[in-house]
Amino acid sequence: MEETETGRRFDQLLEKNNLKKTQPRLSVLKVLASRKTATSQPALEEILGAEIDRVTLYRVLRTFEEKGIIHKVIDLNGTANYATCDESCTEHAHDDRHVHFNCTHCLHVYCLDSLHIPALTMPAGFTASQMNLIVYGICEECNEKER
Amino acid sequence: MEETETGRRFDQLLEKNNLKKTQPRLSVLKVLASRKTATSQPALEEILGAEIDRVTLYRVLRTFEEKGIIHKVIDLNGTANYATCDESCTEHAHDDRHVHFNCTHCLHVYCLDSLHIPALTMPAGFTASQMNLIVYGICEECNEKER
DNA sequence: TTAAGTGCAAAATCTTTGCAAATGT
DNA sequence: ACATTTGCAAAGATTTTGCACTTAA
Repeated sequence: MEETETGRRFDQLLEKNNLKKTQPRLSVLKVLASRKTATSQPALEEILGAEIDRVTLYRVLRTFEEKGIIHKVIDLNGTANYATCDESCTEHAHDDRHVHFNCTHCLHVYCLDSLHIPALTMPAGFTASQMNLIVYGICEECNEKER
Repeated sequence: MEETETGRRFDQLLEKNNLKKTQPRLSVLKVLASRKTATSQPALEEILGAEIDRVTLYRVLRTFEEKGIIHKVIDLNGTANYATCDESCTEHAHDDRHVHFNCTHCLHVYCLDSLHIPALTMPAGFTASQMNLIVYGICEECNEKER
């Protein structure tokens, strides 16, 4: 097993959540951590190829999401995209105040961690517990190419 | 064909979009307009029952969405929920500045037309064209019942 | 009359479930 | 050793496609 910095970080992450360090789980973590945009299940499947069974991938993603290791962003087409969570995410307080950006050109989903969702006043009777703001538009890379 | 106020409104809506006034389309419009929360495809299927074929329902929803007659809100489970758009929605400028509320108890999706999405400054290079803010929590009705 | 729209059957996708074999601790 | 996790096969669910029939204009 590799002894890299990130390798050890993944081990700790799994350990902390009472999950065994298995090859499929480490592969998924590696891919997600290496990408700056959220990744869809189909894309993960393509990247990981034969390395991991499709059913296992579904299960790994579900487990990770339940544990708060990753979070899901729904894109334009209703497809789930996954990204690793920052430290503040746990099983119970999750994914709060996140802003996401979905490029309508390359379809990538970015986590804009620097942007917070502004406070909102709910109509009488409604209690907010969580919110998700997704912005659609053209991302940096696609804007570059256009120039 | 009925001569009600809303009936005539639906006729105009379809006419304006070069769509024929067919029974399935009118049924879908009637259901969506009569509900104060956005409605999922499965729910529509159940409500409309044998009145309309499942495949036709898929096609009607797609057509309506393309024309800007309805818009789609993705809920907690990634399921699409549909609601009629207000007048400002057209095929090209669509669904802007809408706030949606998804009750985690009854799962209903509300369009909070009175709430606007606050302005946001995008990171350099990113161009926003549209945004969608979805708030999760407990809705008015469910809060009432709890008391 | 005729282009648009529907309904059925069937294909293609996507997701979950059951269970025996493999794996991490 | 033993509970967890995987991989395969197969079931279930969801969505799309093809095509002949029907309907609104």
